[in-house]
Amino acid sequence: MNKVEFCQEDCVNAETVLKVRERMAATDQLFELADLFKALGDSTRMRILNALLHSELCVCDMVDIIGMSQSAISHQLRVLRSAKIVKHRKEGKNVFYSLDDNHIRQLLKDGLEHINE
Amino acid sequence: MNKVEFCQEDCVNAETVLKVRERMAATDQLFELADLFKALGDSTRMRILNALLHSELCVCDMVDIIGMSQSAISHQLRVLRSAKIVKHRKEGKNVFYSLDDNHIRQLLKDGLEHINE
DNA sequence: TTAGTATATGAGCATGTATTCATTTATAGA
DNA sequence: TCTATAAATGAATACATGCTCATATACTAA
Repeated sequence: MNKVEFCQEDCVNAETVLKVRERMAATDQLFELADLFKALGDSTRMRILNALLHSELCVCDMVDIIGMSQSAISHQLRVLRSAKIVKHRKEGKNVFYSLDDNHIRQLLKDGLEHINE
Repeated sequence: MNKVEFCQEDCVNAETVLKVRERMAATDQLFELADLFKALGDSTRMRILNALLHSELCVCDMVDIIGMSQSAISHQLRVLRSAKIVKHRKEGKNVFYSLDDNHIRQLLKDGLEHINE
């Protein structure tokens, strides 16, 4: 579990480890980053985002496009909202969703580039 | 669950829905993309990746840096490997890991930009 | 070959998550 | 005000995931 069991002196590269330790981002920021990717890491949410890439949509539109229950879509939209991946505006009975900012577009684009190579 | 229960004609914007449907990416590609983000969406793996951002590292180094069991690290490295996020090379008894390509760096960078605004 | 070390892996368990179902809230129109 | 509709939400459940523990594998050196 630690150095007593594993990673004797001859294994760990002390110098490299020290250097990396110094340069590591703040832990809470890494947790936040993981949470962002976690919110992107579900196929239903990914399909929702892919739809929103092309147009602002109300919940009903998404139910139609994705082909899942209104409840399921709403639950997933809540995840996307609390991760600040989408924003929403109300118009009468409808709620329209759209991507929060261009970083999201960029993330999806980079992701696609990665898997297509 | 579907149009019978929700989303009457006066709700769904048929034209928009049609347009979005046409432009949607292939479903299997969206599943792949979700899997990529899922692999990035864990704080242990994120800390591993953040460490690898600065240097190639062997498993022992990571155990030391992250402060988790060798088994836990190995299990997470397997996830990162099968998502093609990291690559590895063997050198004697050690296995050295590094980021697979620059898209990964870009993804982490974009993610950080998004949460820091 | 034997012992020791670095890494990987399978089983088990506890926790997290996605969906469904039932219900509630907010809004619009009659 | 009453009814209908769009969306949100809580509870329940089935499934996925991360960790630990024990063990296996791969390699090195004696």
